[in-house]
Amino acid sequence: MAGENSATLDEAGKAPRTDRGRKTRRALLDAARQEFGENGFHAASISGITRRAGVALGSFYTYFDSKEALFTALVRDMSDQVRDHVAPVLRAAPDQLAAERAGCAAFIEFVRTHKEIYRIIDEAEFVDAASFREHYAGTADRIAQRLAAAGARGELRADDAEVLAWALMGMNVFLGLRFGVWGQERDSGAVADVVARLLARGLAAD
Amino acid sequence: MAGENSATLDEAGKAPRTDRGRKTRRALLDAARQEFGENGFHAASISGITRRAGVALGSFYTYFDSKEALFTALVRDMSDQVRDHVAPVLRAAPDQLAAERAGCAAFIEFVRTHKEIYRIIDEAEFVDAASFREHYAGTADRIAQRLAAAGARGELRADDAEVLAWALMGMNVFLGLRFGVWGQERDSGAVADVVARLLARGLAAD
DNA sequence: ATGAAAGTTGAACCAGTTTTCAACTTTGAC
DNA sequence: GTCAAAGTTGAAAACTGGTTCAACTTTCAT
Repeated sequence: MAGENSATLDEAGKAPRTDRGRKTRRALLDAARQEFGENGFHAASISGITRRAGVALGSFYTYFDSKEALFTALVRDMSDQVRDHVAPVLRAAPDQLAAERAGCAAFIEFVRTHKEIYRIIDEAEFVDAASFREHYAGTADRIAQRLAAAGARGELRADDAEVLAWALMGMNVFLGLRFGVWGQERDSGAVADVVARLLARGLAAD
Repeated sequence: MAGENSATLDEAGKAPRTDRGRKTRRALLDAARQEFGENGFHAASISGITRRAGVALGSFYTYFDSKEALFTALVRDMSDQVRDHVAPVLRAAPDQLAAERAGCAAFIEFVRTHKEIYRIIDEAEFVDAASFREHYAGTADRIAQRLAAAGARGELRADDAEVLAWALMGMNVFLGLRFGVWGQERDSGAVADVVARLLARGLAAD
């Protein structure tokens, strides 16, 4: 399940055939994550990436068809990573509200240790719209799924799961940006608690 | 209040001095809105913008120092427009929950008639980080302000206004993207109703 | 040990930009 | 009506960075 991109790689006919090749490809991906994260897609340069990776410029094209292709691979990689980081936390929660709370906190934590994620996934909106869509549509789907299931169990009010999924996802993304990337002055658990109260009771005075 | 960029313009020493000049500048801004909206910042070209505006390439530099400077002006312009479009709707609402519901619907409507807004404001994260920050921090501030005021009036539960503001803003932005830009299959009022129920009662089963 | 496949190298090529500039036209104050 | 300031023009300079390629080195199955 985790990190299944091999299919797409093979198609490109650029998959490494030896250990040495796999190492070089990995080095390029890691360098790209840094370079794109620091400079954004356009300001990042392939020569910067190869320099960082310690390989020659031309070697880049042994593994990727273009700068865009590399970026696409990276978006997929990051998308998988967030999913795999949050999923077990969701599963471990005793009920759905607790799951949403824990998911929010885990996401903020993830963002704090992977600040590049916004520069990579969000920039995909402009560089590679299909990957961007795939990431967010996929994430929303999973959220909607679990909301609907909890609704069917009678644990949550049955309401429009798709709309709610996009709402929850938007909340998390913006809270991650503000309290994960821009500032760390708050405890991620405390932020998630505010969200949990909103989800439990709404905003209205009692 | 609406559209006060003159200060920044004057600083650049590029403000038009005649009617003719003001018209040309306006034409460039409008053309840029289309061009950036369709192609994104990097794919858009200055020659494309001047062609669209019906002026010579060189004239561009009479009004803007660079492609970036034009983009910054545009972000400010769009940011002001959303604010000015949603503000009266918020004021007209009888109570805070109604205001949030109406604000959500109005935002989705705005997005539907100005799809370029995401390509412009969101791309600022990568092109002009300061403008991006200013837009979202400013918006969140206004939301936090009204939540805090409603809390003080006893109309809403008093909780962390800043965190809630970012949560609400994130919801609206993502709902606008999904149901304003990507698809219009739902009524904006119906989407806002789901949000309103969430804000009124939360997600828990009764 | 050998040779074919895999991988590496970086200079050079190239297409596309942004930006400059000096000659020219229009405007508007006096 | 005059003239200085404002505005316009588009060709060309200056730059930028992605991509190609042919020579070279390493790997590994036989």
